[in-house]
Amino acid sequence: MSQSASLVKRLAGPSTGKAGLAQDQSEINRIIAEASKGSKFYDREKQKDKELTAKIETLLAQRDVLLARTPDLSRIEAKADQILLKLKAERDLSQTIVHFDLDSFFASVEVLNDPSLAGKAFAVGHSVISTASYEARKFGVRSGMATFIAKKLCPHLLMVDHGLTSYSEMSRKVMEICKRYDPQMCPAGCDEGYLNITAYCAERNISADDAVQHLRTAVYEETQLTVSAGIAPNLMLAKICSDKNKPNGQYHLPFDEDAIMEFMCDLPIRKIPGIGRVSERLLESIGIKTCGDIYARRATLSLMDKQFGLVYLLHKYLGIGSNCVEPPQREERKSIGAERTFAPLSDKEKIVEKLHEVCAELEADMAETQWAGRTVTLKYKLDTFEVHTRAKTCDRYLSKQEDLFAIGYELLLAELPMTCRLIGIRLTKLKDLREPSTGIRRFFESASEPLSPSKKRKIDHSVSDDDSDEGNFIAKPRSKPASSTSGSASTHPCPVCEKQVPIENDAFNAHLDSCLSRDAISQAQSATSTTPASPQQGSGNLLERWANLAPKKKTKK
DNA sequence: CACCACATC
DNA sequence: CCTCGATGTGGTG
Repeated sequence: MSQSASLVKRLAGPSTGKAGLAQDQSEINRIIAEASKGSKFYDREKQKDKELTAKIETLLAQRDVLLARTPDLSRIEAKADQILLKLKAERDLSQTIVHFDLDSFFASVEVLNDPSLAGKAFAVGHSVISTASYEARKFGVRSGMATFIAKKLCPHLLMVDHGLTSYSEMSRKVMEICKRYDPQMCPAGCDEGYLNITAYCAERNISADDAVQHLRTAVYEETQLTVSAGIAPNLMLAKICSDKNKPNGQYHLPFDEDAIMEFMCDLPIRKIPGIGRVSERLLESIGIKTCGDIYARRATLSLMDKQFGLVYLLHKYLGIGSNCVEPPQREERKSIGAERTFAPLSDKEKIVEKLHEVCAELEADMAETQWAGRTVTLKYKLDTFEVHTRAKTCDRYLSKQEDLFAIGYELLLAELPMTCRLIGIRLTKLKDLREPSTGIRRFFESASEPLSPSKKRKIDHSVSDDDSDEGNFIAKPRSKPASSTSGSASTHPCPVCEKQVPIENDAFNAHLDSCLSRDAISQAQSATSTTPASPQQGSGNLLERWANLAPKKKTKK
């Protein structure tokens, strides 16, 4: 049974769709599958693939039933068309949005630190690759890939540890430069962000292309880093566009409905932020591979709105999305956690010790960020790579290591014996110790902010008033960034995690070190360990989810 | 509320 | 040490 094509693809990793390496992608996939075989990781992936395949069968069976009982498809399509008309009416081409993205950020910084790396196939990371140089990418090496697999693809691959270098410093510099083009700049991780350059261009009477070219030149001259950028009427499109001419290039999507429709038409749905591997397969199962297929299959999607989210997808098909760029607002953190991966352990004492470490880490983090929480969630990953979570909610807010450990231990005991490779503790239902009175604080916040003057539109995926029968809805978009301001007078946002950190040098530097030390495995981002911070993505942007959504709407009438 | 799946950098 | 870590959203029961 040959491992299904889907499994091979899954093993190839999440960031496979990149252009550039095309040709021997199948050979690369073969090597990856070959190297993975027999490992527990592989077994787990195989199982997940199987589960998904089963889910798809169910889905198709449902679809068939629905189609069979729906004699008049044209009527369903007409309804979808009506929604499309309504959505088109909300298209807003008035704002010029830019998404900028540093090219292989970590790797580029490493080259600056060690010029001898220039032109070589190397990757930043430990057991997992954070970022691969473009030379390494030619061999199929990608971020998120296990190092031993990468070595199979590229035997002479050089591994560079990240850490000593200051990614945050470079990130901060770049962000500062970008802010010149839009003070409301919204960072989305340490190597990318969004800008609304409408005003910038208008005031100087220059084209968006020139402004972005100017920005990219400034970044290069001041940091020696190259950036790619996308220019489009909304965040979603801008993000997709920044990838178009990726290393060191920019792409400007014409601000014209027809051009946008043409652009979307053949765009693989996987390119849409929010559509990952699983969603891609589910959609593919009903014949949707490109955004244009969304239209072709609108009847099916309409019938299976709950499973797919019709309106959400129609927005994508139309290339419509939020065009609102705002800096991260108040801290709206939902959870704080810490976790650690280690060689599989079966010994209770050893596992408990790990739990202890993680609790200590979390306590330090919470103290630093001034949070407390009521729900403790224990997370563990078995040596089979299966992940489980167990949670318990308390009456009072916790933040002390002893308390965290006590609850975590209780939750853990119920699971033993087991052999695990990761233990994590997370707190949710948070309370901000810094701002005791949320109500008051929000009051001041809103009072001091001029209610956004130029309000751009944040797309609401729900079809507003719907008319007819069951309205279909999609998940709601949300946008909220996080973190950031709020600090007391003597704090400053950390350039990496954006958390407020006491400004005194020692504390600030210590925080930076800890913040950078962990880092990133994946690409860059995140704040790390102990410090949490900005949810990047999830935040400021669009990320809407469609998975299953849909509340049923109602309201009507 | 507990748990899970998915997504992103 | 060995296929990450941190965080968010939303669905399900």
